[in-house]
Amino acid sequence: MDTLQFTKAIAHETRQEIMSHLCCVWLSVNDLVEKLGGKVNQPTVSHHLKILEEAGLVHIRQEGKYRFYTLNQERITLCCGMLIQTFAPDYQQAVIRVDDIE
Amino acid sequence: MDTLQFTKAIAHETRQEIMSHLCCVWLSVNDLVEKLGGKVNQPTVSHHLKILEEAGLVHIRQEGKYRFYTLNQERITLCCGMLIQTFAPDYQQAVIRVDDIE
DNA sequence: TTGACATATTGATATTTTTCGATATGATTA
DNA sequence: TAATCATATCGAAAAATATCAATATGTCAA
Repeated sequence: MDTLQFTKAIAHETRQEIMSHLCCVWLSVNDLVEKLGGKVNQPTVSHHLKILEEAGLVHIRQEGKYRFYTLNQERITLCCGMLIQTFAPDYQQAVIRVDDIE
Repeated sequence: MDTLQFTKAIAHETRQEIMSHLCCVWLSVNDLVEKLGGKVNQPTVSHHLKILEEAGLVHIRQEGKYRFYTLNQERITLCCGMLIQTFAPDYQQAVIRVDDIE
């Protein structure tokens, strides 16, 4: 788990779009292809999902012939914390689950 | 100031090395070339610095014929916060200056 | 089984990014 | 002013990444 893999994984317009669609939502690959509105085709979406998967940024649930993806928000938060620790050590962050305080 | 420019700016091994060297320290371009130990040459370092500059991630101070660079830690912290807000909204972060609490 | 559908993989091409040598710019000193 | 040094920019080549069409794999239902 390093900052380089994390940043490379998310440093792409289409992947960030995919991530937005997967935020708090489970979607299949074809759902995503549709949401992206013809911008890219199915193999390309699969390719991007794989990169996100390898970086640990998505949860995956297989259901029949479908694979559902959703964002791993905890991991994203951790990686961002790591970035701050590495490149902004004079700042300190506390990451708090909203659930824990409300 | 968007998440895409930020992530693209930092998603490169050499640039992350440069950022590490510039963390809490002011260095000239040639200082950096040396610190990188022959990995890349001066025009390449200048190129990477420009990308960091365009993303607002460095402070620059001209001193005679030298240009000194250092990391803009506050900006980095803000961008990471933006990432969390965008891609991990179920987590909430508080970013606190160490100076303010010690 | 077979057929149909969802997703992954492959291999080739296209695009983007990085890198370097050469050179330009800008500042300082002789 | 000329010479020197630090850094930036340019243009071409190299490397890395993204994209797509074709096809393989894997799952379900008939």
